[in-house]
Amino acid sequence: MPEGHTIHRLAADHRERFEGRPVRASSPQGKFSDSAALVTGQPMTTAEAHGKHLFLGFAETGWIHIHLGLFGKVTLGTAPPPPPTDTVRLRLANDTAYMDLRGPTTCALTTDEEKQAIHARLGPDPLRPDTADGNDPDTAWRRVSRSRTTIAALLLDQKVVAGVGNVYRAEVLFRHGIDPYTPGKDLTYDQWTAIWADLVDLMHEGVRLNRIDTVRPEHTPDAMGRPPRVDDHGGEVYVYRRARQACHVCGGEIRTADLAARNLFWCPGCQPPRARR
DNA sequence: GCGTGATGTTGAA
DNA sequence: TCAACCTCACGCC
Repeated sequence: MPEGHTIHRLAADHRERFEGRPVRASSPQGKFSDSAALVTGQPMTTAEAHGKHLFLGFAETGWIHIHLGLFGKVTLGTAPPPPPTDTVRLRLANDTAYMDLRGPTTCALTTDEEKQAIHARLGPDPLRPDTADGNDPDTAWRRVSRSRTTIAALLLDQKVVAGVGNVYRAEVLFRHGIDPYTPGKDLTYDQWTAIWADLVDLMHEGVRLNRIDTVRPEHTPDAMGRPPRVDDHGGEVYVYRRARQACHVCGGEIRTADLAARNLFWCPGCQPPRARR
């Protein structure tokens, strides 16, 4: 589930349900019990996302810092909550809503200084509006344009861009016809700013729909005269997890490879080596 | 029931 | 480069 769009959506969902209202916190699984006791009774002051990090604000105890990792999941629902299962790390509840957090990489009380340090080591986030603070494509370009690392690896590096995950990486490179193995320094500035602008659009759409859709209208099943895709992870995509299937655009075979322990997907026909535009 | 893999990150070697 | 961490859904028996 979790790329940046999921986390920003969760921040908005938490503001809507919990902001300004006293919350009851508990940790049925136990690992967050002491902290939950401290948080109980306080109102949530705000909820904020940077990349894949979620911060829930509480005036007295500081922030609850949450990172879902690969497996983490949040369930939101209306009160009353069901009996908690023993994998729930954190449950928040008020009179109208509850949230259950399972399997996170991180769930910890965090000071303002610690939170600042996290912001400082994250790159610009296409979903954050504060361009005045260097949250812009040029900040990322400084790293990308100097790096011999492949653009596929750079896009997953949270110091370069915060919030992009394996799906957005594969899809945005496809949409721009860029070979994933292109070194960052071989990209043109125009290619990079186009990728960034596209990430801003795609990820905002991801927040809105709560899923990843990347296929342009002219390539949808309807427009291409092909049967609708039956998909197990939500959105309509060009290449992600479509290894050995036919490309929606050129009909060629989608390829997959290991890159830095993650699955990479691309279409060699649409993303030829050293593609430049 | 068991084995596998997954939209992620860290820290040791 | 690799293991470790955390959970759950799926395919196959």
